[in-house]
Amino acid sequence: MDDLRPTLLPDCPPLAPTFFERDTLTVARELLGCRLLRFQPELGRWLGCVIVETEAYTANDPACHAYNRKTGRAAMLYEHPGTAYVYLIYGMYDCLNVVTEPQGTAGAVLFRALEPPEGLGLRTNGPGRLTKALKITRQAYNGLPLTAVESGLYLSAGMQVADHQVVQTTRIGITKAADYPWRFYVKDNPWVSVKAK
DNA sequence: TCAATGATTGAG
DNA sequence: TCAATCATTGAG
Repeated sequence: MDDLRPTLLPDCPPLAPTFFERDTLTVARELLGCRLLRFQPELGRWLGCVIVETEAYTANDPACHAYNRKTGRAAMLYEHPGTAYVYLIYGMYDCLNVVTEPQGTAGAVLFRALEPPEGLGLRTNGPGRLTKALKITRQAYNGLPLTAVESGLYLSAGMQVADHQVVQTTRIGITKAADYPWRFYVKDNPWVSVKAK
């Protein structure tokens, strides 16, 4: 009776790879208000969260894993736009990114906070928390397309966020290029991890 | 404030 | 080889 296969929600088609095949800062800004959809196998249904905080990382950015170099884990940043890049930070937390720019050019947007549906008790304010809450692991999701429903995790367009509701400020937790204003979040949204000072 | 915890990186 | 670093979090 129960069909556990991921099924497409009619009003939530995935964003196309071309959405991500653009300037990383533009993608980071436009992802605010978009939805991250996660299939929950144990419940047989989809869970949708609104993206409220992002950060941009590019090839010529000292804070980027692929800065001036293409080796190891950072190779994923050169993959097809729309690909998931999940890495382990501080030995205990996975962080979710989506690859941007054309294939061959490094770039990614880090998801720092999501607004979850009410009443589920999900903690999605913080890059380590949101992956834990949605059970997104490096082993399962690194390299999967976030543009395909079959991944069980994909991105979809949502509400447009007006410019006056967007705060652009400096990124969190880095020491290199800490002055770059490459972090975007939705103004006054309670799920944002850290407010600008 | 500060320790936990492990992959990645760069120096030797 | 091996020590320092790190896009964080939760406990005290």
